[in-house]
Amino acid sequence: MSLSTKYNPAEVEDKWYAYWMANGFFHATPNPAKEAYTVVIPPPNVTGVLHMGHMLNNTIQDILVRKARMEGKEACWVPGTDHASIATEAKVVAMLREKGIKKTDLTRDEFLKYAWEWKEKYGGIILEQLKKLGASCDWDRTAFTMDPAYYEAVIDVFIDLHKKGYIYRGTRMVNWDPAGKTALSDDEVIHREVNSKLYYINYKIEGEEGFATIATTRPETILADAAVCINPNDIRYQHLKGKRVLIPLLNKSIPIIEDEYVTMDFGTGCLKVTPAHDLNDYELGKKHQLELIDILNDDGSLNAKAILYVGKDRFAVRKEIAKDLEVAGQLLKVEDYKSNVGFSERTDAVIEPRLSMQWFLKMDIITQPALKNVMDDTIQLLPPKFKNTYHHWMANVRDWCISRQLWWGHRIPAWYAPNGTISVARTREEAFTNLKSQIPNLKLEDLKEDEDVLDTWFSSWLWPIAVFDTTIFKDGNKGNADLNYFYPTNDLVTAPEILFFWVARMIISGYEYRGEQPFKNVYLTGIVRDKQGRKMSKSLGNSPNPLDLIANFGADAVRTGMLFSSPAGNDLLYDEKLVEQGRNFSNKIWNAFRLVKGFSVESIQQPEENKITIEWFDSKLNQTLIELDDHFTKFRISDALHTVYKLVWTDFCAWYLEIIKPEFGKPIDETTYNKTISFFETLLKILHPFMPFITEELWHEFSSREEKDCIIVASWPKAIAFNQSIINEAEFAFELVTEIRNTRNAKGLSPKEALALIQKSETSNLNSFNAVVTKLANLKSIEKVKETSGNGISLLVRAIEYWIPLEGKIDAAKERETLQKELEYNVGFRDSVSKKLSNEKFVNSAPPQVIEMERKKKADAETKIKALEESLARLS
RNA sequence: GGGAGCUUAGCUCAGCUGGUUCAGAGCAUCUGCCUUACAAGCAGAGGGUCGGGGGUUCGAACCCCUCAGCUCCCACCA
Repeated sequence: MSLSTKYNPAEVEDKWYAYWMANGFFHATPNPAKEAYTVVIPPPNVTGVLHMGHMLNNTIQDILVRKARMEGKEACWVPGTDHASIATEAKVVAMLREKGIKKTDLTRDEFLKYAWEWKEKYGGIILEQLKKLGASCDWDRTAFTMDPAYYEAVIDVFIDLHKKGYIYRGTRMVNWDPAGKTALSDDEVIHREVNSKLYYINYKIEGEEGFATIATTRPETILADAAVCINPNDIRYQHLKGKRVLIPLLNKSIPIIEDEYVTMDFGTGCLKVTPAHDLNDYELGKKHQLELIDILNDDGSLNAKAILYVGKDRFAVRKEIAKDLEVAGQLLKVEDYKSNVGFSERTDAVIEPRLSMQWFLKMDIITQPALKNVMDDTIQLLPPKFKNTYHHWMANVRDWCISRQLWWGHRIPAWYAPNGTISVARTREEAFTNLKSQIPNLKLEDLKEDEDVLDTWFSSWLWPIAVFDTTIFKDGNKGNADLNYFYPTNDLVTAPEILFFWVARMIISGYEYRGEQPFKNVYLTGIVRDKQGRKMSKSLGNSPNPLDLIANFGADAVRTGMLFSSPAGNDLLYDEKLVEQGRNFSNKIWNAFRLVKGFSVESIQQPEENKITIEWFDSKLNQTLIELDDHFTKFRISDALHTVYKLVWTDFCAWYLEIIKPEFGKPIDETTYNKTISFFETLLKILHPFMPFITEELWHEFSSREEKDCIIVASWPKAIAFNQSIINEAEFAFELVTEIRNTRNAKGLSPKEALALIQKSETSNLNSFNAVVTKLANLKSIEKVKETSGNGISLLVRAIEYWIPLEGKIDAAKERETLQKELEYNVGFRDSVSKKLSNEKFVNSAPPQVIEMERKKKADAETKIKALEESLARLS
């Protein structure tokens, strides 16, 4: 045989991917005769590269899609990328910096030109990488959130929501990222506990001796203080009421105000109030009409309003001011303190609460259907524990800050007249038309366009709709054929990290614009970690390169490797061993193929053992198909793989093939051969969603096929009735075989030496498998005999006793010891069961089948005891 | 500070409504095999008081209470 003993994935994978593409198998079109099955890819960042998380995520999607396709559905998996506003802009800025170009030196248009060039060059690399994995996406539908039509859709949505009164502009305390120089939504801020210091600072009371001592973690902000606040009920500070204090260093006079907001037992009970740099202080400031003193520039440095330290960074000032306060004798003490600090998700800069004018989306009304339909399982989250999390977020959601001070993204369609009047419109001309009636002397060129872009998620929340139809957001459109056929989509597979960012918002927009759920099931994958449980990251260098893995082990191996250990919602601890196991599995399948391919077929009599084995495997296969289906319905993809793995390796290779395999050099009968091929093809089909490449390869190796006769479009096997009793009989026979093999091992008998087997019981359902046992255990005979004599080994399989005569080949003493131990165990077991059965309460309350079971256990134990005693007697 | 989840073999996890899927799987380990499909393999074997304690029940890995330890999500008291 010329075929290599090792399967070589590199030789076949590209070939079949190209073949599938050429035949248009991935492409889906509305087909009323077929049920639609739709998945939209979570669009990766356009400049991203494939990492292990994508591998897991997309493998699962591909499995679902391929299975649906084989089930005869019109399977449509839409790929695409997200423009990823802040992430991409940061990359472009970094790239420009390397070239010595500063973003601030460029105009918006110049910058965008660079950004698009960057996108053309690096954008979509990740999609090419997905092809290596075998992803069967409909590439004709590849979408990008800044495609011209998609862009327009986003603008349409903004205009529409503004018209509906959901979008408004307002001054709010927002999360400011001083590195990205942009506002962020609450969800883009990550809070981490950090070790900081609590500074106790003395404020001199104006016009008299004495101090008010405040505690703060941010001493630099005293320059922006507008008041010091005490709790009116605080007996310690009654003397401060109505007084004023002086800000240290500045010697600026500020009032002491009273508010019950101040916690008396925290810090000193005196709170400095800095309305411009703290959300709570802002609210307090509004209530007491305090001055807003904003001392920070957008990059986090101090501005002229600070008077001191102007131009220096906030963190430098923190150190400096502490020193200066100490010198001035106004720093009472410094304590170590753990506090929660917000960081930017993208730039990791410390977030600055900052007052600014931003655009917001009102969330209270628009979220209602999204909350309801997840709570009542119209949309199902998997695993269901995420329902709670979702509910909490949705019920407490605050208005969404949707403007970002960036250039890469969808520019906010708002136009400002010189007098400050705003018009939201698609174009300058439209805005001009809107405004000129109100403003008599307005000129077109007077209008100033909003400089900001929209939050990335404000475009990707339309994904399941916009990938099919970008015109639906205009008034009166009913949706095109694609949208009406493919929407709502079926399953969404994504990471829990973006449950709120993306999933929740897609649900919101889905109901707003289609009045319907965007998908039925949301499968939330775990995070891929290394085997020590650490998150994979570039800096740790603990993430393998997916493409290297595919090159080394094959895509099928990587896919199965990822799934061997990946229950829904749990993290996956990645270990290269898993991929090796996947590769070994490919190899096993390959070698099973080599065996079958090498059979020489003749029309000879079918051996008895083959006949029954075929019957058995037929039942086993159908039983497994039912189990497999159950796993798939419940999205237990990893369990489904394990089920197929076991069926192929253990049942088919280790048992079935070993039984039907003819002796070396002998031919196989035609009936068995045909049946075997048919079984093998069925196995390939159920393997195909997991291992698309090797299965397609072997599908074509077994027979020459028409061009379009590919396994990717072969029909998924339907389970039919199976015979449970033949499965039970086979299990019994296999157990017996294992016992005999075990005996051989234990006694050091050669596998080549044929043994005689004596069955000591009349009642056995084994008979139909006698030929199978004879072959697998290498027996010369199986006889039914009541009494035996001489030395030998006794075997007990489910209380049925067997005997292997081994005159002169066993160590009687050792054997006796083994039997004695076994006997003691069984006596103990019988006694405990007897005790249970004589317990009246048990007999009265347990269901009959349980009692029956216990009786059988007792009877079996007694049979075993009898057999063991007899064996012992024979030995002496 | 609030909420959710987890703890079962050396490792990763199943165990779906308390009783034949009840103590399981895969990997790893050990023993013996280069047996004509496969050493990336074959044939076997060992290994667990189901985190600790208490309770309910005829019966608990599973239900209740309690303690301990991990993880995640949400939350801007200086």
